Amino acid sequence: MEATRWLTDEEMLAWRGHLRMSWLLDAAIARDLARDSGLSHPDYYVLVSLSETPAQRMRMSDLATGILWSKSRLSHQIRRMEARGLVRREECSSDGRGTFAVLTPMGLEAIQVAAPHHVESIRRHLLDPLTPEQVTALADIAGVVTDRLAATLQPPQEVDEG
Amino acid sequence: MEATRWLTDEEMLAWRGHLRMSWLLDAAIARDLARDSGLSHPDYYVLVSLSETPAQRMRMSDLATGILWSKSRLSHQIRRMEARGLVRREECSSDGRGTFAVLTPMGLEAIQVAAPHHVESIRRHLLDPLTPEQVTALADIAGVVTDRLAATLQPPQEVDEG
DNA sequence: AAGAACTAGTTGACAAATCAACTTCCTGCT
DNA sequence: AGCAGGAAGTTGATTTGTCAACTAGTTCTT
Repeated sequence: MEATRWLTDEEMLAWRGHLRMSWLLDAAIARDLARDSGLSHPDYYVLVSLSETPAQRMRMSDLATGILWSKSRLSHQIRRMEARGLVRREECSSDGRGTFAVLTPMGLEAIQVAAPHHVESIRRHLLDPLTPEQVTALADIAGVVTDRLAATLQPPQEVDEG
Repeated sequence: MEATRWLTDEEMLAWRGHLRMSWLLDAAIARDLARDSGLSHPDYYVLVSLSETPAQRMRMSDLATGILWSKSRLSHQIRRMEARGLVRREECSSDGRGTFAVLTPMGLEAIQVAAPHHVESIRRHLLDPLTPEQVTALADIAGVVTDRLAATLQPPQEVDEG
C-alpha cells in the first residue's frame, strides 16, 4: 500500500474550480433557457440534435448515444416532449424494433427561437470572460480528457448481464 | 434586433467539449466512488466539508452555501445520510432556529477510507492526461468564469417573494 | 414591549433520473 | 426451418432533486 499522493494546491484549484464552474454554468444557462424559451437543458440537447440532421429525425439509440444518455432516460424524455408537441415518434420501416424521434413544426419553431438566446447566454457566461487563448485551451483540455474517458467508460445502463 | 453572432468552430469545440467533459468526468468519478466506498458524489461533498472543519460540524446553511445547494436539498440529503449513520443533527444553543450537521465516527471513517481512492480517481481521469500548464490553465479558466457567475447568480430556492 | 419583517430549517407534492425487468424483433447458427 | 442470443425500446418502481408552503425563532422599528 503506497502513500497517497494528495493534490497540490494547484491541482485542487483545478479540480474544485472545474466542479464549481460546471455546476454554476449549467445552472445559469439552464435558467436563461427556461426564461427565454421555456425549455430545459435536456429539451434543448434533444431538439438541437434532431434539427442538425437532414430529415430532422434520428433513431432513438443514435440520439441517446450522441448525447450520452441511457436508452431509458431518452425514452422518458421523448415521452414528455411528445406530450408537449415538440417531437413525435415514428416507426422504422427497415427495422421493426426501431423508432425514430422526429422534430415537429412546433419543435423546429421552438429551437429556432431558442438558439440565438442560447448562444448569447453561452457567450455571456462562458466565452466572453475568457481570452481567445483560454477558449482554445479549454477546447484542448476537454478533448484530451474526453478521449481518454470515452475509451474507459461503458455507457450507462448497458449492463444486462445474466 | 441584431444578427446573431453564432459560435465559431473553436468556440463550439470549447462549449460542447466542456459539456461532454463535465458529464463524462462526473459519471466516471461517481462510478469509482460508489465502487470503492459506497458513497455518492453528493455524500462525498458533505462529508468532506464537515471533515475539513475543526469541530467536524457545520451549520446547515453554511454547508449549503459552501457546496452551492438549496437548503431544501441539503435537508433531504442530511436526512438520508443520518439514516445511514454518516452524520447526525445537533441543535444550536446560540440560535434556537439553527441546526448543526455533525460528522459521526462512522462518517469520519467513511471519508478517510474514501479520500485516497477518490484522489486517485481524480488523477486518473482528469489530472494525469493534462500537462501541468493545462492544469494551471483550467484553474485560471474556472476562476474567471466562476467569479463572474457567482456575482450574477442568485442561490437556488431563495426567492420567497410575497 | 409589540408586531412586522426576516432568517433557519423542514416538509410534502411533484418532476426528473436511474435501475432492473420485460417485450419485440432481428441475426447467425446448425 | 427453428432456435439461441443479441439489439432496440419501453415500462414501472425507486431514488434523487426541485418547488412552494410552512413552523419557529430572531432582529429591527417604533
